[in-house]
Amino acid sequence: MTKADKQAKTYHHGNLRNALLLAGEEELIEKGVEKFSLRGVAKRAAVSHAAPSHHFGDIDGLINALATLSFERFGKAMIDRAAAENNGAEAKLLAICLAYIDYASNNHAMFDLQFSSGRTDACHPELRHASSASYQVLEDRVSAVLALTHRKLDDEKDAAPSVWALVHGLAGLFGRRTTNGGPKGQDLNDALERILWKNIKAL
Amino acid sequence: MTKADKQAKTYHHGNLRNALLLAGEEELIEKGVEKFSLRGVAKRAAVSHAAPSHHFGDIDGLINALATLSFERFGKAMIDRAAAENNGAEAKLLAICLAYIDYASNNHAMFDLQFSSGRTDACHPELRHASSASYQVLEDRVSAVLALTHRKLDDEKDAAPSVWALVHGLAGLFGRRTTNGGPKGQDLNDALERILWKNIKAL
DNA sequence: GATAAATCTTTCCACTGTCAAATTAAGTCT
DNA sequence: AGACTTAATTTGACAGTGGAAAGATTTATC
Repeated sequence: MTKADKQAKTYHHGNLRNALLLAGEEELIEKGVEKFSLRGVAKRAAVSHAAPSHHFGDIDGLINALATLSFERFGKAMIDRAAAENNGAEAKLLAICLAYIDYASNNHAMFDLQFSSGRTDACHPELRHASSASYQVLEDRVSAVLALTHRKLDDEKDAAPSVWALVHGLAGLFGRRTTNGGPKGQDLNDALERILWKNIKAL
Repeated sequence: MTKADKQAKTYHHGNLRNALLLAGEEELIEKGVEKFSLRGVAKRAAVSHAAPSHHFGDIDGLINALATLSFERFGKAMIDRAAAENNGAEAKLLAICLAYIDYASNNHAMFDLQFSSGRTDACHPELRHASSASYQVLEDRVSAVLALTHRKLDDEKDAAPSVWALVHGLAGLFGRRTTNGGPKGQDLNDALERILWKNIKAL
Protein backbone atom coordinates (compact mmCIF):
# COMPACT_ATOMS: atom_id res chain seq x y z
CA MET A 1 0.00 0.00 0.00
CA THR A 2 1.73 3.14 -1.21
CA LYS A 3 1.24 6.57 0.20
CA ALA A 4 -0.97 7.62 -2.69
CA ASP A 5 -3.25 4.62 -2.24
CA LYS A 6 -4.06 5.48 1.32
CA GLN A 7 -5.78 8.63 0.22
CA ALA A 8 -9.40 8.29 1.29
CA LYS A 9 -8.85 5.81 4.05
CA THR A 10 -6.49 7.02 6.70
CA TYR A 11 -6.80 10.05 8.86
CA HIS A 12 -3.69 11.50 7.33
CA HIS A 13 -4.35 11.89 3.67
CA GLY A 14 -0.73 11.76 2.61
CA ASN A 15 -1.17 13.70 -0.60
CA LEU A 16 -3.80 16.21 0.31
CA ARG A 17 -2.09 19.22 -1.17
CA ASN A 18 -2.16 17.78 -4.66
CA ALA A 19 -5.60 16.33 -4.18
CA LEU A 20 -6.88 19.76 -3.24
CA LEU A 21 -5.30 21.34 -6.30
CA LEU A 22 -6.98 18.78 -8.52
CA ALA A 23 -10.29 19.19 -6.72
CA GLY A 24 -9.86 22.94 -6.92
CA GLU A 25 -9.41 22.81 -10.67
CA GLU A 26 -12.54 20.69 -11.00
CA GLU A 27 -14.48 23.09 -8.85
CA LEU A 28 -13.20 25.99 -10.89
CA ILE A 29 -14.20 24.39 -14.17
CA GLU A 30 -17.61 23.26 -13.04
CA LYS A 31 -18.70 26.14 -10.85
CA GLY A 32 -16.64 28.98 -12.25
CA VAL A 33 -14.48 31.47 -10.40
CA GLU A 34 -17.51 33.15 -8.99
CA LYS A 35 -19.08 30.16 -7.29
CA PHE A 36 -15.74 28.68 -6.28
CA SER A 37 -15.95 27.65 -2.65
CA LEU A 38 -13.42 26.26 -0.23
CA ARG A 39 -15.98 23.95 1.26
CA GLY A 40 -16.87 22.67 -2.17
CA VAL A 41 -13.24 21.85 -2.86
CA ALA A 42 -12.87 20.13 0.48
CA LYS A 43 -15.96 18.04 -0.20
CA ARG A 44 -14.58 17.01 -3.58
CA ALA A 45 -11.42 15.83 -1.89
CA ALA A 46 -13.57 14.00 0.68
CA VAL A 47 -12.05 15.92 3.52
CA SER A 48 -13.32 18.25 6.19
CA HIS A 49 -14.02 21.86 5.29
CA ALA A 50 -11.17 23.13 7.41
CA ALA A 51 -8.51 20.78 6.10
CA PRO A 52 -7.31 23.03 3.26
CA SER A 53 -6.25 25.75 5.66
CA HIS A 54 -3.27 23.80 6.83
CA HIS A 55 -1.88 23.54 3.30
CA PHE A 56 -2.93 26.85 1.80
CA GLY A 57 -3.77 29.16 4.70
CA ASP A 58 -6.95 30.72 3.46
CA ILE A 59 -8.95 30.48 0.27
CA ASP A 60 -6.69 33.00 -1.44
CA GLY A 61 -3.76 30.71 -0.79
CA LEU A 62 -5.51 27.97 -2.71
CA ILE A 63 -6.51 30.35 -5.48
CA ASN A 64 -2.95 31.59 -5.85
CA ALA A 65 -1.60 28.06 -5.85
CA LEU A 66 -4.04 27.15 -8.62
CA ALA A 67 -3.02 30.20 -10.64
CA THR A 68 0.62 29.32 -10.14
CA LEU A 69 -0.02 25.79 -11.33
CA SER A 70 -1.78 27.11 -14.39
CA PHE A 71 1.04 29.54 -15.20
CA GLU A 72 3.46 26.65 -15.10
CA ARG A 73 1.37 24.56 -17.48
CA PHE A 74 0.87 27.62 -19.63
CA GLY A 75 4.61 28.26 -19.94
CA LYS A 76 5.26 24.61 -20.66
CA ALA A 77 2.61 24.57 -23.39
CA MET A 78 4.36 27.44 -25.15
CA ILE A 79 7.81 25.94 -24.76
CA ASP A 80 6.68 22.57 -26.10
CA ARG A 81 4.95 24.08 -29.08
CA ALA A 82 7.98 26.18 -29.98
CA ALA A 83 10.25 23.17 -29.64
CA ALA A 84 8.09 21.24 -32.11
CA GLU A 85 8.38 23.98 -34.70
CA ASN A 86 11.60 24.07 -36.69
CA ASN A 87 11.05 26.53 -39.51
CA GLY A 88 12.97 29.41 -38.07
CA ALA A 89 12.58 32.04 -35.38
CA GLU A 90 9.48 33.66 -36.83
CA ALA A 91 7.62 30.37 -37.13
CA LYS A 92 8.63 29.53 -33.56
CA LEU A 93 7.24 32.84 -32.36
CA LEU A 94 4.01 32.19 -34.21
CA ALA A 95 3.84 28.77 -32.57
CA ILE A 96 4.22 30.39 -29.16
CA CYS A 97 1.43 32.82 -29.89
CA LEU A 98 -0.90 30.09 -31.06
CA ALA A 99 -0.07 28.01 -28.00
CA TYR A 100 -0.90 31.05 -25.89
CA ILE A 101 -4.31 31.44 -27.49
CA ASP A 102 -5.01 27.71 -27.49
CA TYR A 103 -4.25 27.48 -23.83
CA ALA A 104 -6.71 30.28 -23.17
CA SER A 105 -9.37 28.50 -25.23
CA ASN A 106 -8.90 25.04 -23.79
CA ASN A 107 -8.31 26.03 -20.18
CA HIS A 108 -10.77 28.81 -19.90
CA ALA A 109 -11.36 28.60 -16.18
CA MET A 110 -7.70 28.42 -15.22
CA PHE A 111 -6.63 31.03 -17.75
CA ASP A 112 -9.22 33.44 -16.41
CA LEU A 113 -7.95 32.78 -12.95
CA GLN A 114 -4.44 33.74 -13.98
CA PHE A 115 -5.27 37.06 -15.56
CA SER A 116 -8.76 38.09 -14.61
CA SER A 117 -8.73 40.65 -11.89
CA GLY A 118 -9.18 40.35 -8.22
CA ARG A 119 -8.74 36.88 -6.98
CA THR A 120 -5.05 36.39 -7.52
CA ASP A 121 -2.47 38.28 -5.50
CA ALA A 122 0.21 39.97 -7.60
CA CYS A 123 2.59 39.89 -4.64
CA HIS A 124 2.43 36.13 -4.08
CA PRO A 125 6.08 35.09 -4.63
CA GLU A 126 5.60 31.75 -6.37
CA LEU A 127 2.85 33.19 -8.52
CA ARG A 128 5.05 36.11 -9.49
CA HIS A 129 7.81 33.73 -10.39
CA ALA A 130 5.63 31.47 -12.52
CA SER A 131 4.02 34.47 -14.13
CA SER A 132 7.20 36.21 -15.18
CA ALA A 133 8.73 32.91 -16.27
CA SER A 134 5.91 32.41 -18.73
CA TYR A 135 6.28 35.96 -19.99
CA GLN A 136 9.96 35.31 -20.43
CA VAL A 137 9.18 32.43 -22.77
CA LEU A 138 7.44 34.77 -25.15
CA GLU A 139 9.98 37.54 -24.75
CA ASP A 140 12.87 35.22 -25.53
CA ARG A 141 11.25 34.17 -28.77
CA VAL A 142 10.64 37.77 -29.74
CA SER A 143 14.29 38.51 -29.06
CA ALA A 144 15.28 35.64 -31.32
CA VAL A 145 13.30 37.20 -34.13
CA LEU A 146 14.75 40.64 -33.50
CA ALA A 147 18.26 39.21 -33.62
CA LEU A 148 17.79 38.41 -37.30
CA THR A 149 18.06 42.04 -38.38
CA HIS A 150 19.02 45.44 -37.01
CA ARG A 151 16.29 47.99 -36.19
CA LYS A 152 15.70 51.14 -34.19
CA LEU A 153 16.12 51.02 -30.43
CA ASP A 154 12.52 52.04 -29.73
CA ASP A 155 11.22 49.32 -31.97
CA GLU A 156 13.31 46.78 -30.10
CA LYS A 157 12.00 47.95 -26.77
CA ASP A 158 8.40 47.90 -27.91
CA ALA A 159 8.45 44.60 -29.72
CA ALA A 160 7.84 42.18 -26.87
CA PRO A 161 5.14 44.17 -25.07
CA SER A 162 3.46 44.77 -28.38
CA VAL A 163 3.32 41.12 -29.33
CA TRP A 164 2.34 40.22 -25.81
CA ALA A 165 -0.51 42.70 -25.82
CA LEU A 166 -1.75 41.57 -29.19
CA VAL A 167 -1.72 37.92 -28.27
CA HIS A 168 -3.22 38.55 -24.88
CA GLY A 169 -5.91 40.69 -26.39
CA LEU A 170 -6.71 38.09 -29.03
CA ALA A 171 -6.85 35.39 -26.40
CA GLY A 172 -9.03 37.43 -24.12
CA LEU A 173 -11.43 38.61 -26.77
CA PHE A 174 -11.72 35.58 -29.03
CA GLY A 175 -10.48 32.67 -26.99
CA ARG A 176 -13.77 32.19 -25.18
CA ARG A 177 -17.51 32.04 -25.66
CA THR A 178 -18.41 34.22 -28.59
CA THR A 179 -18.35 37.90 -27.80
CA ASN A 180 -20.01 40.60 -29.81
CA GLY A 181 -18.57 41.28 -33.24
CA GLY A 182 -15.52 39.63 -34.68
CA PRO A 183 -15.15 36.41 -36.69
CA LYS A 184 -16.12 32.89 -35.57
CA GLY A 185 -15.29 29.18 -35.99
CA GLN A 186 -12.66 28.13 -38.50
CA ASP A 187 -12.60 31.62 -39.94
CA LEU A 188 -11.49 32.66 -36.50
CA ASN A 189 -8.45 30.41 -36.49
CA ASP A 190 -7.43 31.58 -39.95
CA ALA A 191 -7.90 35.18 -38.96
CA LEU A 192 -5.86 34.73 -35.77
CA GLU A 193 -3.01 33.18 -37.71
CA ARG A 194 -3.08 35.89 -40.37
CA ILE A 195 -3.14 38.67 -37.82
CA LEU A 196 -0.29 37.19 -35.83
CA TRP A 197 1.83 36.39 -38.84
CA LYS A 198 1.37 39.85 -40.25
CA ASN A 199 2.46 41.40 -36.96
CA ILE A 200 5.43 39.14 -36.59
CA LYS A 201 6.59 39.94 -40.11
CA ALA A 202 6.18 43.62 -39.34
CA LEU A 203 8.36 43.47 -36.26
CA MET B 1 -38.51 69.84 -1.47
CA THR B 2 -37.63 68.02 -4.67
CA LYS B 3 -37.79 64.32 -5.21
CA ALA B 4 -34.02 64.01 -4.94
CA ASP B 5 -33.99 65.79 -1.58
CA LYS B 6 -36.35 63.35 0.01
CA GLN B 7 -33.84 60.56 -0.38
CA ALA B 8 -32.91 59.56 3.12
CA LYS B 9 -36.09 60.65 4.82
CA THR B 10 -39.16 59.04 3.40
CA TYR B 11 -40.02 55.38 3.29
CA HIS B 12 -40.05 55.50 -0.48
CA HIS B 13 -36.63 56.56 -1.61
CA GLY B 14 -37.74 58.02 -4.92
CA ASN B 15 -34.47 57.53 -6.74
CA LEU B 16 -33.15 54.32 -5.29
CA ARG B 17 -32.11 52.70 -8.57
CA ASN B 18 -29.62 55.45 -9.33
CA ALA B 19 -28.55 55.72 -5.73
CA LEU B 20 -27.76 52.00 -5.73
CA LEU B 21 -25.73 52.29 -8.93
CA LEU B 22 -23.70 55.08 -7.39
CA ALA B 23 -23.29 53.18 -4.14
CA GLY B 24 -22.41 50.06 -6.13
CA GLU B 25 -19.64 51.88 -7.95
CA GLU B 26 -18.25 53.14 -4.65
CA GLU B 27 -18.36 49.65 -3.21
CA LEU B 28 -16.66 48.28 -6.29
CA ILE B 29 -13.86 50.85 -6.14
CA GLU B 30 -13.25 50.54 -2.43
CA LYS B 31 -13.73 46.84 -1.86
CA GLY B 32 -13.01 45.42 -5.31
CA VAL B 33 -15.05 42.95 -7.33
CA GLU B 34 -14.17 40.16 -4.97
CA LYS B 35 -15.44 41.72 -1.76
CA PHE B 36 -18.37 43.39 -3.45
CA SER B 37 -21.45 42.73 -1.36
CA LEU B 38 -25.10 43.51 -1.85
CA ARG B 39 -25.51 44.31 1.78
CA GLY B 40 -22.58 46.68 1.62
CA VAL B 41 -24.16 48.53 -1.26
CA ALA B 42 -27.50 48.70 0.52
CA LYS B 43 -25.84 50.09 3.62
CA ARG B 44 -24.09 52.77 1.55
CA ALA B 45 -27.45 53.81 0.16
CA ALA B 46 -28.85 53.80 3.72
CA VAL B 47 -31.44 51.25 2.83
CA SER B 48 -32.30 47.74 3.93
CA HIS B 49 -30.29 44.88 2.50
CA ALA B 50 -33.27 43.52 0.62
CA ALA B 51 -34.23 46.78 -1.07
CA PRO B 52 -31.98 46.29 -4.13
CA SER B 53 -33.80 43.14 -5.14
CA HIS B 54 -36.83 45.05 -6.29
CA HIS B 55 -34.78 47.11 -8.73
CA PHE B 56 -32.17 44.62 -9.87
CA GLY B 57 -33.53 41.20 -9.00
CA ASP B 58 -30.43 39.61 -7.54
CA ILE B 59 -26.84 40.67 -7.09
CA ASP B 60 -26.02 39.71 -10.66
CA GLY B 61 -28.67 42.12 -11.84
CA LEU B 62 -26.87 44.92 -10.05
CA ILE B 63 -23.50 43.77 -11.34
CA ASN B 64 -24.76 43.69 -14.92
CA ALA B 65 -26.36 47.10 -14.54
CA LEU B 66 -23.05 48.49 -13.29
CA ALA B 67 -21.19 46.93 -16.20
CA THR B 68 -23.74 48.35 -18.60
CA LEU B 69 -23.31 51.79 -17.07
CA SER B 70 -19.57 51.51 -17.43
CA PHE B 71 -19.79 50.42 -21.06
CA GLU B 72 -21.87 53.48 -21.78
CA ARG B 73 -19.35 55.81 -20.16
CA PHE B 74 -16.56 53.93 -21.90
CA GLY B 75 -18.14 54.39 -25.33
CA LYS B 76 -18.79 58.03 -24.61
CA ALA B 77 -15.19 58.60 -23.53
CA MET B 78 -13.95 57.26 -26.86
CA ILE B 79 -16.48 59.25 -28.88
CA ASP B 80 -15.62 62.48 -27.09
CA ARG B 81 -11.90 62.00 -27.50
CA ALA B 82 -12.26 61.27 -31.21
CA ALA B 83 -14.47 64.31 -31.66
CA ALA B 84 -11.80 66.52 -30.08
CA GLU B 85 -9.16 65.28 -32.50
CA ASN B 86 -9.22 66.83 -35.96
CA ASN B 87 -6.02 65.73 -37.66
CA GLY B 88 -7.50 63.07 -39.89
CA ALA B 89 -8.82 59.55 -39.59
CA GLU B 90 -5.62 58.00 -38.30
CA ALA B 91 -5.21 60.56 -35.55
CA LYS B 92 -8.84 60.03 -34.60
CA LEU B 93 -8.26 56.30 -34.35
CA LEU B 94 -5.22 56.86 -32.18
CA ALA B 95 -7.31 59.12 -29.97
CA ILE B 96 -9.89 56.35 -29.60
CA CYS B 97 -7.22 53.87 -28.62
CA LEU B 98 -5.72 56.19 -26.05
CA ALA B 99 -9.15 56.90 -24.63
CA TYR B 100 -9.68 53.16 -24.38
CA ILE B 101 -6.49 52.68 -22.41
CA ASP B 102 -7.05 55.78 -20.29
CA TYR B 103 -10.50 54.60 -19.35
CA ALA B 104 -9.04 51.30 -18.27
CA SER B 105 -6.40 53.07 -16.17
CA ASN B 106 -8.68 55.59 -14.53
CA ASN B 107 -11.66 53.35 -13.97
CA HIS B 108 -9.90 50.21 -13.04
CA ALA B 109 -12.68 48.65 -11.00
CA MET B 110 -15.43 49.28 -13.50
CA PHE B 111 -13.28 48.34 -16.49
CA ASP B 112 -12.37 45.06 -14.88
CA LEU B 113 -16.01 44.44 -14.22
CA GLN B 114 -16.78 44.89 -17.91
CA PHE B 115 -14.19 42.57 -19.33
CA SER B 116 -12.46 40.31 -16.92
CA SER B 117 -14.42 39.70 -13.81
CA GLY B 118 -16.41 36.66 -14.87
CA ARG B 119 -19.27 38.19 -12.95
CA THR B 120 -21.10 39.73 -15.89
CA ASP B 121 -23.61 37.80 -17.93
CA ALA B 122 -22.91 37.87 -21.68
CA CYS B 123 -26.60 37.25 -22.38
CA HIS B 124 -27.88 40.26 -20.49
CA PRO B 125 -29.65 42.28 -23.23
CA GLU B 126 -28.82 45.82 -22.15
CA LEU B 127 -25.27 44.83 -21.38
CA ARG B 128 -24.91 43.22 -24.79
CA HIS B 129 -26.24 46.35 -26.40
CA ALA B 130 -23.94 48.70 -24.53
CA SER B 131 -21.02 46.37 -25.14
CA SER B 132 -21.42 46.06 -28.89
CA ALA B 133 -22.15 49.77 -29.16
CA SER B 134 -18.79 50.58 -27.63
CA TYR B 135 -17.07 48.09 -29.94
CA GLN B 136 -18.81 49.75 -32.85
CA VAL B 137 -17.20 53.07 -31.93
CA LEU B 138 -13.77 51.60 -32.45
CA GLU B 139 -14.74 49.63 -35.53
CA ASP B 140 -16.22 52.68 -37.22
CA ARG B 141 -12.97 54.56 -36.72
CA VAL B 142 -10.97 51.69 -38.14
CA SER B 143 -13.25 51.64 -41.17
CA ALA B 144 -12.66 55.32 -41.67
CA VAL B 145 -8.92 54.69 -41.82
CA LEU B 146 -9.35 51.76 -44.19
CA ALA B 147 -11.45 53.91 -46.50
CA LEU B 148 -8.41 56.05 -47.23
CA THR B 149 -6.79 53.41 -49.42
CA HIS B 150 -7.58 50.11 -51.06
CA ARG B 151 -6.19 46.87 -49.62
CA LYS B 152 -6.73 43.12 -49.64
CA LEU B 153 -10.04 41.75 -48.40
CA ASP B 154 -8.44 39.70 -45.63
CA ASP B 155 -6.61 42.71 -44.33
CA GLU B 156 -9.85 44.64 -44.23
CA LYS B 157 -11.60 41.88 -42.31
CA ASP B 158 -8.78 41.53 -39.82
CA ALA B 159 -8.13 45.19 -39.21
CA ALA B 160 -10.74 45.95 -36.56
CA PRO B 161 -10.29 42.79 -34.46
CA SER B 162 -6.56 43.26 -34.69
CA VAL B 163 -6.61 46.81 -33.41
CA TRP B 164 -9.20 45.88 -30.83
CA ALA B 165 -7.06 43.04 -29.56
CA LEU B 166 -3.93 45.14 -29.41
CA VAL B 167 -5.59 47.96 -27.55
CA HIS B 168 -7.41 45.63 -25.22
CA GLY B 169 -4.23 43.73 -24.53
CA LEU B 170 -2.31 46.91 -23.85
CA ALA B 171 -5.05 48.16 -21.56
CA GLY B 172 -5.25 44.88 -19.73
CA LEU B 173 -1.56 44.39 -19.33
CA PHE B 174 -0.30 47.91 -18.73
CA GLY B 175 -3.31 49.90 -17.71
CA ARG B 176 -3.18 48.75 -14.10
CA ARG B 177 -0.85 48.22 -11.21
CA THR B 178 2.55 47.31 -12.58
CA THR B 179 2.79 43.76 -13.78
CA ASN B 180 5.96 41.81 -14.39
CA GLY B 181 8.15 43.01 -17.22
CA GLY B 182 7.30 45.81 -19.58
CA PRO B 183 7.95 49.54 -19.34
CA LYS B 184 6.69 51.89 -16.62
CA GLY B 185 5.68 55.50 -15.90
CA GLN B 186 6.10 58.15 -18.58
CA ASP B 187 8.07 55.74 -20.71
CA LEU B 188 4.94 53.65 -20.66
CA ASN B 189 2.79 56.36 -22.19
CA ASP B 190 5.35 57.03 -24.89
CA ALA B 191 5.66 53.36 -25.64
CA LEU B 192 1.91 52.90 -25.83
CA GLU B 193 1.59 55.75 -28.27
CA ARG B 194 4.46 54.49 -30.41
CA ILE B 195 3.09 50.97 -30.53
CA LEU B 196 -0.40 52.13 -31.41
CA TRP B 197 0.75 54.59 -34.00
CA LYS B 198 2.98 52.06 -35.66
CA ASN B 199 0.11 49.60 -35.88
CA ILE B 200 -2.31 52.14 -37.20
CA LYS B 201 0.15 53.20 -39.86
CA ALA B 202 0.64 49.56 -40.80
CA LEU B 203 -3.06 48.93 -41.28
C1' DG C 1 -61.99 57.93 -0.59
C1' DA C 2 -61.22 52.95 -1.61
C1' DT C 3 -58.62 49.68 -3.77
C1' DA C 4 -54.64 48.12 -6.22
C1' DA C 5 -49.80 48.42 -7.13
C1' DA C 6 -45.22 49.58 -6.19
C1' DT C 7 -41.64 50.19 -2.89
C1' DC C 8 -39.18 49.22 1.19
C1' DT C 9 -38.37 46.60 5.84
C1' DT C 10 -38.20 42.66 8.78
C1' DT C 11 -37.40 38.10 9.61
C1' DC C 12 -35.66 33.85 8.43
C1' DC C 13 -32.79 30.23 6.08
C1' DA C 14 -28.89 27.90 3.92
C1' DC C 15 -24.48 28.74 2.90
C1' DT C 16 -19.83 30.78 3.13
C1' DG C 17 -14.72 31.50 5.13
C1' DT C 18 -12.15 31.57 9.23
C1' DC C 19 -10.89 30.56 13.87
C1' DA C 20 -9.86 27.80 18.18
C1' DA C 21 -9.85 23.54 20.39
C1' DA C 22 -9.94 18.62 20.25
C1' DT C 23 -8.44 14.34 17.89
C1' DT C 24 -5.42 11.36 15.50
C1' DA C 25 -1.31 9.96 13.04
C1' DA C 26 3.63 10.19 12.11
C1' DG C 27 8.40 11.24 13.57
C1' DT C 28 12.10 11.37 16.85
C1' DC C 29 14.93 10.53 20.56
C1' DT C 30 16.67 7.65 24.20
C1' DA D 1 10.10 -0.39 22.40
C1' DG D 2 8.04 3.60 24.64
C1' DA D 3 7.43 8.60 25.65
C1' DC D 4 7.31 13.07 23.64
C1' DT D 5 6.91 16.24 20.02
C1' DT D 6 5.18 17.77 15.78
C1' DA D 7 2.14 17.59 11.74
C1' DA D 8 -2.35 16.67 9.73
C1' DT D 9 -7.18 16.54 10.15
C1' DT D 10 -11.80 17.03 12.33
C1' DT D 11 -15.32 19.26 14.99
C1' DG D 12 -17.89 23.03 16.43
C1' DA D 13 -18.68 27.82 16.65
C1' DC D 14 -18.93 32.52 14.70
C1' DA D 15 -20.07 36.54 11.86
C1' DG D 16 -21.08 37.54 7.34
C1' DT D 17 -23.36 36.64 2.80
C1' DG D 18 -27.47 36.38 -0.82
C1' DG D 19 -32.12 35.22 -1.36
C1' DA D 20 -37.11 34.19 -0.19
C1' DA D 21 -41.30 35.26 2.19
C1' DA D 22 -44.32 38.06 4.39
C1' DG D 23 -45.46 42.34 6.43
C1' DA D 24 -45.48 47.62 6.44
C1' DT D 25 -45.82 51.91 4.07
C1' DT D 26 -46.29 54.94 0.40
C1' DT D 27 -47.99 56.15 -4.25
C1' DA D 28 -51.08 55.47 -8.20
C1' DT D 29 -55.58 54.62 -10.22
C1' DC D 30 -60.36 54.64 -10.52
